[in-house]
Amino acid sequence: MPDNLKSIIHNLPLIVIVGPTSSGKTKLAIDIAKKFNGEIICADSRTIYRYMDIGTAKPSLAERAAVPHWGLDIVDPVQKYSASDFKNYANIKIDEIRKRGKIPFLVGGSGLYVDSVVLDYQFGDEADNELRVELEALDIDELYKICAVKNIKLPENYKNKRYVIRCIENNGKVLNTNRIPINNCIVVGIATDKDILIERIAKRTDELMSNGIIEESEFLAIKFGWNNESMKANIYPLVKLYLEHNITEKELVNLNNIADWQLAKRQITWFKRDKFIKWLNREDAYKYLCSELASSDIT
RNA sequence: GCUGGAGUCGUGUAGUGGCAAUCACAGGAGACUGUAAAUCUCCCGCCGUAAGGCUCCGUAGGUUCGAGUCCUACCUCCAGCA
Repeated sequence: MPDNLKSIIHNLPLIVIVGPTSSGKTKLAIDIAKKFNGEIICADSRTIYRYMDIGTAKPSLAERAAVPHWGLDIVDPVQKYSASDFKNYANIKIDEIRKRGKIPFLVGGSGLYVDSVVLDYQFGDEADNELRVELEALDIDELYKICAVKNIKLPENYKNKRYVIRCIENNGKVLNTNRIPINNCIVVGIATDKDILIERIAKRTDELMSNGIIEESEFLAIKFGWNNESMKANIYPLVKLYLEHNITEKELVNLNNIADWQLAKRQITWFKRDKFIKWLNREDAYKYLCSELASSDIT
């Protein structure tokens, strides 16, 4: 590869689009990626699962035909997948896309996944499954004792058992937690008014229902069971309650709307601390990205 | 209309003579580098940054040193009977 081509490829920016659920990330990304010859990597901890198409509101086949999508259907719902796995995967895809001379788009609402790439997280030690099972059986005071004995500093979230366990797994290793984004990336957040977002969430729940979320859940339950991590999130546990006649269809819809709004709030809280995100409404985000890409002289 | 039961935070509840507001949900703020659509923390009657202050158990009386709790009447709701 000639040097000038190498440098052009190296200069292809990474476009990052974040925002809460239902804010319209996918549509915006597809619109821009189509226009500027991009490919999309979904930074979404749920759409990585095969067969969970309706419940995770995965991009449709038509959307995937319009622009290549990565990060979908990577593992079965029973398989483990970590933020570290995602970071490695996404970086490989970013390189591949650039080598094709195309622009990589990192799009999603899983803050940890996005930041693992954008902030180049250096993860600690991988979890040891057997040790984790042992630690999970202990109560939190016993975990504190282990930390004391091993001289492990408790995390800021010391009341959260999962984080204390992670500290022990990590042997108290202090991680470099800089908050400086990697070079050559443009990070846009889609800002949406609360009322509008709540409305769109409700609309999307209705779509899940009419798209056959009940049938999809039944299929997943038969194939993988209800008792795995991926089936304990999303609308799926609510569908389980509905199928067991503990809630009505109306309650299912209402509870899912509430859960999605709570998720959106957590996502917004997460992204708030990333000061490098440029928050714009959908129209302005579109204009901004178009002008950035047009001026970067890559087409 | 009669008989019974019930009325406590935005909602559902706990409290059955001794500082009302327990628990849960909803709501708000936040944390979170290998589970992250996960998990966790704090706030949550009103005023106040806080210390603290003020209010408050359907309404009005009564009994009592003391009433959300007991009594009377009324109002509302829910059952049952007409």
